[in-house]
Amino acid sequence: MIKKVPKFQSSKYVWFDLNTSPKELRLDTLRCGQSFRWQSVQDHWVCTLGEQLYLLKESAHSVFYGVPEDEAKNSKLVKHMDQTLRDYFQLELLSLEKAYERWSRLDTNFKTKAIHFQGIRMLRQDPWENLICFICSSNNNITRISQMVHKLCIHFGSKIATLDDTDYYGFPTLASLAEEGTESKLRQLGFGYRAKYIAQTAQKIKKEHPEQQEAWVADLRKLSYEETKQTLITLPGVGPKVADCICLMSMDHAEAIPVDTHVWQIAARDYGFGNKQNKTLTTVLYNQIGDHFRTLFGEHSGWAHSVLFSAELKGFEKRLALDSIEHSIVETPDTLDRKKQRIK
DNA sequence: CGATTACCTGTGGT
DNA sequence: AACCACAGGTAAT
Repeated sequence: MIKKVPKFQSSKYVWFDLNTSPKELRLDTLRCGQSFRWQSVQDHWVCTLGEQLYLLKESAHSVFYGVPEDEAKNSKLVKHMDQTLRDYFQLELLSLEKAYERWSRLDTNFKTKAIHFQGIRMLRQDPWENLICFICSSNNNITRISQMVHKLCIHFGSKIATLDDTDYYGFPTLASLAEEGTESKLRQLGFGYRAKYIAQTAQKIKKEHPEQQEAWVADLRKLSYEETKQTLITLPGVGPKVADCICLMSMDHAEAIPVDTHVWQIAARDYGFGNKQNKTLTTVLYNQIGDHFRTLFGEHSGWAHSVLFSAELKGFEKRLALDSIEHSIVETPDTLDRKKQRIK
């Protein structure tokens, strides 16, 4: 008996050009703590968006998306995928290259960091998915958050495609997470105290907005930044920081500045916000830090903040060190190699 | 309003 | 090998 699941071979893909450039978009964007769902498979990236599996890869000049060979002539599908990705990466919203230039003029610290982190855009994520994923993120590390989100999809989502013997699932619906038993199931899966938050948030929205459910979350896009943030905070497991993440990453509020432990560290170390040691991040301080970056960077300040944040991430600090060696002219090839070895 | 504490779990460092 | 700090915080007191 053969399973009737579409089986794709990575070699049998036709690659379409998203027609962008590294200064506008680099796929590092997929691993800098915005989405926890993209998987890095060999030289490309895989994730489901909506009901469709997306494969991405980048060259030195642009980004490409893969369409199964037997569907590549379905121009309606290709057009839909193209449109979905342009919206997801917000390619039409602003020129990142020009924004980087502006932020670099305004702030020398940004300029220093940005050289090593080109093409980091803000993704425009699905609001419901974004909400649940960032409830998972509280007091947690990116590795485990990614594993948890993956488990959410496997255990509560539906299978969308199989590629090279790996199954890919969509993000679970609100209804599926609002079901009885979700909390204990999530507890068993290692979600800890976030299990209750997820179950309660799903149940609360289902109960208060039975006709809309996920659409209710998406419709928050119609509200102002402050209204959206305050509404989100009423949900279990959503505080100021998580609410700001959602405002920035899926609610079109580019002025939202999530202040987490890293951003606080940056503010304290590079922007004169005193010493992080022996101090608590009060509501007032949280807002002061946000206001500082909003004033400093102006339009789309949340995007600039995200570049600084990326430079702070564990997985990226190595590259920053490597890059700074590469760019240094005084190094002889010999000492250059030795320094690289030391970093690895 | 500010400060403190409990809350789950896995990982990486000593 | 056991131990400990920490991770994109939130809620309760």
